[in-house]
Amino acid sequence: MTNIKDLAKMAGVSVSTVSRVLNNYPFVKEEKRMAVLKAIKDSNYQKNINAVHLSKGKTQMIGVVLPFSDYPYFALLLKGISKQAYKYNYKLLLFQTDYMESREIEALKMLKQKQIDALIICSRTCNWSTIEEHLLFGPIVLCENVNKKLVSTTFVNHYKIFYDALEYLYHKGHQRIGYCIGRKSGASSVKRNSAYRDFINQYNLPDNHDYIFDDCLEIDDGEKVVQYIKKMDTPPTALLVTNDQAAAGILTACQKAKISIPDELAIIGFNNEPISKIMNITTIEIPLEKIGNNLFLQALSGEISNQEIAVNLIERGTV
Amino acid sequence: MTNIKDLAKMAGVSVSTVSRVLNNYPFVKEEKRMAVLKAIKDSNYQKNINAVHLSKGKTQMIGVVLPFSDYPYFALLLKGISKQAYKYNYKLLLFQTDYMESREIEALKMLKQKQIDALIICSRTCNWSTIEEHLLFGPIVLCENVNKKLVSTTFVNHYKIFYDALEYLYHKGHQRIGYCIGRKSGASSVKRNSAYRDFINQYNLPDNHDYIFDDCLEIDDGEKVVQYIKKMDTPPTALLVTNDQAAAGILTACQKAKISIPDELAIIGFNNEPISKIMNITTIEIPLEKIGNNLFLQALSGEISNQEIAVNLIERGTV
DNA sequence: TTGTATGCGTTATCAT
DNA sequence: ATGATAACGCATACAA
Repeated sequence: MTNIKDLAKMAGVSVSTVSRVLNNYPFVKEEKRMAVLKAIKDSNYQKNINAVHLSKGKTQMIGVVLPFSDYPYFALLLKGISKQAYKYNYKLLLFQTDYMESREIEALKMLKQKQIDALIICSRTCNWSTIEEHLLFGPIVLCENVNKKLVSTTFVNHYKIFYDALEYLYHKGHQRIGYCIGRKSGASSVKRNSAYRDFINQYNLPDNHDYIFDDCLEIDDGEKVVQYIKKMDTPPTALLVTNDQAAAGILTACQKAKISIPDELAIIGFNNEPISKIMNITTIEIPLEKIGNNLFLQALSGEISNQEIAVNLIERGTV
Repeated sequence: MTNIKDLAKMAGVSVSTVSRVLNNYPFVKEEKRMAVLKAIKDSNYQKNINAVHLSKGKTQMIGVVLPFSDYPYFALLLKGISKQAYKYNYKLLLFQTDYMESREIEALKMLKQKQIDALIICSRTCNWSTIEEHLLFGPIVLCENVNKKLVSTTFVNHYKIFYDALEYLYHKGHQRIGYCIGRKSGASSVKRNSAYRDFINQYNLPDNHDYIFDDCLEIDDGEKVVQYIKKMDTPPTALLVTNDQAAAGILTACQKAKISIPDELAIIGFNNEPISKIMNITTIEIPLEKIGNNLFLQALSGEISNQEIAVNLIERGTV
């Protein structure tokens, strides 16, 4: 492998001049520039990017932490991030964590070790203090509303969205409303739960813990929810399902179980994933690709900002 | 930022000893090891990984080229790759290409520049010769059957699978069989087309170009296929649809259009994506996660091998 | 078991 | 406009 030293020798100039040519500096005599260019061509030279990284202390790489890449929610987020990354000539280093804290910490360590210039965490598992410790080493961007002012965030207001959706169902005549979430311990789940409790109290509705289902992450998870509901004496008449995959699974399971949608059970999904369109599921559109764009730009700029993104109810056939 | 030189000073040893401690070498006196460990702790030292990369000439990073990360086919492939990457302590650098050759070439360039130790191309757009030129710089692994012996590959036999599926439908009584593919120019599409033509000839069936639909990549694409079929005088009675997303879209559109499945139209999907299960779509299971595993291991080993992966017909309700 | 010296390939500073 | 030289931070061959 030839390096700039070799090029310098071949072209009869110094390494600095080679570097200048390589990086399109002005103030290089055309004659010498040509000589360098010729040497580059003759030697089939390729820059060793690791040397650049070391010298500059930057890598033009940004880390992306997400639990699963094969869930539409995260895939869409990633798509948005990718598009901006390409635009700004950054590369993405992927950390698929399966919600394991240790892997998230590994990503943070990469920031510390300067392998990445910034880190985007699409779904956090570790403590805030762990994040805080790593803030010194580069920008960290989160996809949730933390009320600390030390990190950039792009988020939706899970509390308000949930509360509004519950009221929407209430005004459609529903009194027994349940919901399905992914992880019980997730940051958004906590906010949704508090919205649910406030709603229940506000409208004086019965507080039935059986109406809350967790571990609803993918399409297959719908079946068990419907099985459970079928056995209930007073099942919910409406369900908020925090992703359209699970909503689709529930819808399909209901069709099999001859539960009429929306008459016997109303469903509101989340995200407006492609499946919700063809299955005609009423859903709350979260502009994930746009959020992804935002996350990247925040990671890139380094300046701290906190942006709330609006969502949009798409009324289709399941309410 | 403190470096090993600083540590050496703090611990009263040489940089090599520090390096030895850092990398768990034997033959370091416990006393000095402790001193170094203390210095590491006191200084909150972190290794600069870029220096390691430069010094070693390797990065423990492997590139992954795929057109879209939000299609289940590629997401599942990526999942398999990710799992192995984690296991072997490698990081993945993601290149989302949107099928643009220039981006694929950029990934190849990263190999040349030593930013990645190997490259996995999940779906190729560039010419073989372009691949060949970059083979000097590190292992390149493909997810298709090229009959060159210079790269590792993990693949399924698209020709045989397609031919077998066509015969399967034929023996179920179908004579007018069509198919839907993604990109007309993709490597697999070419093989599928030749299987189709051979099948048509073998069984003396009419060769109707209208039975071939391309640009069927996602769930939304089903609608236009059904619209088109509805207008045909002699529509196909069976359809091979090369991904379950499109198959699901077609199935749904048929339900709306009151086309009875499988009586009026039989459908075989591909990949056994989650959606095919809940929609009860007969599909050809391609073990994508397993293929992903394989691709990574091939990239890691550097030894060239070519492995065919078997597929599996899952008979459900659409044939 | 430990230390010295050199290499890895660039970029950046400074002098000319 | 150009060149010499010092970072950048670590690994490693070699000497001791």
